[in-house]
Amino acid sequence: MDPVTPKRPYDAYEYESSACSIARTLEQIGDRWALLILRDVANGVRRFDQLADHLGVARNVLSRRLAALTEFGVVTRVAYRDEGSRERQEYRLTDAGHELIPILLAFMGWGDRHLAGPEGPPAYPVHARCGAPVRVSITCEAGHDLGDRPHLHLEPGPGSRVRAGAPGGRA
Amino acid sequence: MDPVTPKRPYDAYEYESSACSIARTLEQIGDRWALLILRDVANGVRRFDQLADHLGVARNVLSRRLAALTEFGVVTRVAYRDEGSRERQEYRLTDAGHELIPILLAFMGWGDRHLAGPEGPPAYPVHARCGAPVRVSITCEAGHDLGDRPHLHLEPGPGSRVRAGAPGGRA
DNA sequence: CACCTAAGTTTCCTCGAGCAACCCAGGAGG
DNA sequence: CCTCCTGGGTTGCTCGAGGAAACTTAGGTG
Repeated sequence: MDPVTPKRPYDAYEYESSACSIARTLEQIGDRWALLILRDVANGVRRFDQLADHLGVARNVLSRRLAALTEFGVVTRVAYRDEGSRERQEYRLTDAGHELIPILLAFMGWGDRHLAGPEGPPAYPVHARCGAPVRVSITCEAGHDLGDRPHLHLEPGPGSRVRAGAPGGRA
Repeated sequence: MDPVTPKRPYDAYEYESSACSIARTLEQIGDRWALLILRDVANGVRRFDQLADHLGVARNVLSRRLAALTEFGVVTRVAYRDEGSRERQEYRLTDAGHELIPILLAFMGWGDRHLAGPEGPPAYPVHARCGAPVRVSITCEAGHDLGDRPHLHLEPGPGSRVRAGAPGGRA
């Protein structure tokens, strides 16, 4: 970098967007429809027409998104056959897709707390096995629950490309 | 539901998109840049030019998003003054914005597990107080940890508008 | 007094999302 | 056999969001 003009006046750790797991994940499922599609698929809405109908999304957009989600390995096409019909495909979450559920729950939790009307949240998730309500929590390995507004630091990991002058950076 | 033409062959609960906390939250922070802006603001990148530079986002888009995020109450403008400069504004998370951090962590966790290169994750979050690594967990009120691929059901909440054959079908 | 900088705002252009209308494969059914 | 129907898409058009860069504003500095 040019030593004369320090274009980056702040000395925080600076992770490249491309080297950020949030940015990478958003590239795959960060568009307007992907998470809603995944919500529906997770919720048992698995067929093309059902999804198009329920989401109100244009069919070509849905088609593209499903193809992309399939390519990324978060959903997969499964053949089914209704009696008296030919074989068709439906969409299901893969294991990797199932691991996106915490993201959906985090969104749902925030919306429930900040955007629900006076009647309360529109739905709440429960543990499939025991039926008890479920929530997202942030915990550290020392066993602390960090609550709803966790205070964190970000440490550079092995895959980081830090570009800062001082190791230690901002506090 | 019309008995002759069951247009909706699946009998899962069907929540209106508009009555879904995920959809509502996505309307506020679900665009391509909002979460990355929030990530940076949470990480100490608070000034307009820093954000524009770091994110590589067009300045007009950044301006609009920051205005929207401010209006939604997840960030707030705070005056600051560098010596020898006039007073300027920077952006910080509000309490509601702070509560979005679990969403960011959920994204980060998934990206770390599924999109990190061979070197490993680019960064990892630690508890600001004790320094121990932090993770998102899904737990139910009965005390079970549901793990990375939680199995859930969705129960209609007080604010739901269920549209099934049951009472109060959708309008 | 000319120039610098942070923080936007305006202008113009491009590109992709959204929509609607069309296509296609294969049973049903007459 | 020929036609219809239905799920699952693909094709062409439009308009608004995103991007690049120039312009603006307001105070500080040599």
